[in-house]
Amino acid sequence: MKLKMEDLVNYAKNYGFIFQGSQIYGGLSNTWDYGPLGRELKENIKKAWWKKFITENPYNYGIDAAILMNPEVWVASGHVSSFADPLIDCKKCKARHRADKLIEEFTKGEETGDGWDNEKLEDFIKTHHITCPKCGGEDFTPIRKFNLLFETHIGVTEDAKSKVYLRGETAQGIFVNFLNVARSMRCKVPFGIGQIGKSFRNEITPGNFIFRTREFEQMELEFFCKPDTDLEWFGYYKNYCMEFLKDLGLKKENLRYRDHAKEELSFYSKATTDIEYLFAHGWGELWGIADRTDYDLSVHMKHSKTDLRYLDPEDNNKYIPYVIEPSVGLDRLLLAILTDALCYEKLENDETREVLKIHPFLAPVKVAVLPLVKKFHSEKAMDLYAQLAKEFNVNFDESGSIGKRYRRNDAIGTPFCITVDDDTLNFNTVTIRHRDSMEQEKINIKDLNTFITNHLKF
RNA sequence: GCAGGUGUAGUACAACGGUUAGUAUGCGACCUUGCCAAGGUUGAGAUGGCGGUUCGAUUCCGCUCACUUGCUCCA
Repeated sequence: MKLKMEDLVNYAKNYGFIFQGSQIYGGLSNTWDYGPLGRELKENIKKAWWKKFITENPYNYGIDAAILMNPEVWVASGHVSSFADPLIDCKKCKARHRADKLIEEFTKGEETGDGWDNEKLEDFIKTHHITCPKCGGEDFTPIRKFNLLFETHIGVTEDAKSKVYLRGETAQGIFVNFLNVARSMRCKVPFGIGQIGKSFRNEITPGNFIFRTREFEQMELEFFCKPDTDLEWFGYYKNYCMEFLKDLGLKKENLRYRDHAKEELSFYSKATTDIEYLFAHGWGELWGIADRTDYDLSVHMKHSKTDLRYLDPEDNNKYIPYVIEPSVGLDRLLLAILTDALCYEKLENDETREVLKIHPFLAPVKVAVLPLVKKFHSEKAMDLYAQLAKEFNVNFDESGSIGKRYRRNDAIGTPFCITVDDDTLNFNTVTIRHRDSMEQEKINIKDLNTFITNHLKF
């Protein structure tokens, strides 16, 4: 059975993963809040990424840069001009087009409209009688620019001088700290700088639950290498990212690579490959791996008038390193993980079991402590809860039948359920029940922490 | 932003221009049971918001908010 997005939204809401933002005020378009389990899951995904890309990797360092940056950063990076797409609407059929794309199509690529101002774009469309590709109409609205960067103001008075942007990507916080990190950590190329953090974009069309939102969290690595080695590292990270996704437990049939065609490459990129995932709404980009060349460091070097070249100690050559950027949306990854793990399993007695078959490392709750009979075993179970809660996120549940409590924990992906029964009181053993196989085994309480720890490894 | 569709308990569905808006499931309490969503008693819980028509609106109309499907954009 194919999982529908609707089911996923309900599931996420019911079990406390994700709620609609500002709900009691009627909501706010495309904002989502993470509930208790959602926060845990998100945190665990971050931990996994950080481990794989920063701590475990001998080349890479982590930072945490500010969301507010000097506006010049965004001028230099090209976001202020390039993210302001010149959009026009056909008055007849209401279709929206990009003015520069219309010109490019009309002239079959001879004119791209690059760098033209609005007036020139409009003039060209008018004088060449370019028609709406959808309905053939010739009557367009004036060009309106959509700046994808959010603006805000520093200081209590709103004036143009204090205008700043919320960052549109975490990458720039890394580029502007390139020298700081390289010097303080005594980095030798190749090396990478990664960070996890919120970014903001005024997307024209957000949607598909948390797939595309205006406020989102990125996990980005900028990997600096020698100019002629970029393709090698590009390939390396393509594999590295895919491997990571499979380690997280995503099914390989739901993952694929997609190379960007030359026409769709971003202004900064020489090559880009997406890792796509088969979401409930169809294939969608999960991870973008881009060869950003020396674009970013070059423009920052020029705009900031700071020498960002690297002095290679081997041959005393100075050069601007090339950058490979694997960038993944955390919210998207979380959505992929939920989509992949949530299943409805047919049991022998013809009932269905709702199970979140998630990697134990990611599971929001690691273990549930369940007294078999409330009035006999609750006290002992509370002691056990206290013991385990020092190390793990533990769920204590004494309401309903034991089977029901197993199912509740299956639904949120708890890998282990521990039942306290008479044997616990007499022999200090508990029954440990596995989520996926539903099998049980007896284990002594003193071995419990080690047992669980061993099964949570990533 | 444009064009369509949809808004009833946590969830899934019902009903109606007119008494107290039903049902299932979920949730809480109690009783009973004791290893895979058992049973009983009982409790709480909804017409997205604002306005209009009307004696009376959850139902009809307008606006708005949200969700959703397409289009342009993107991690």
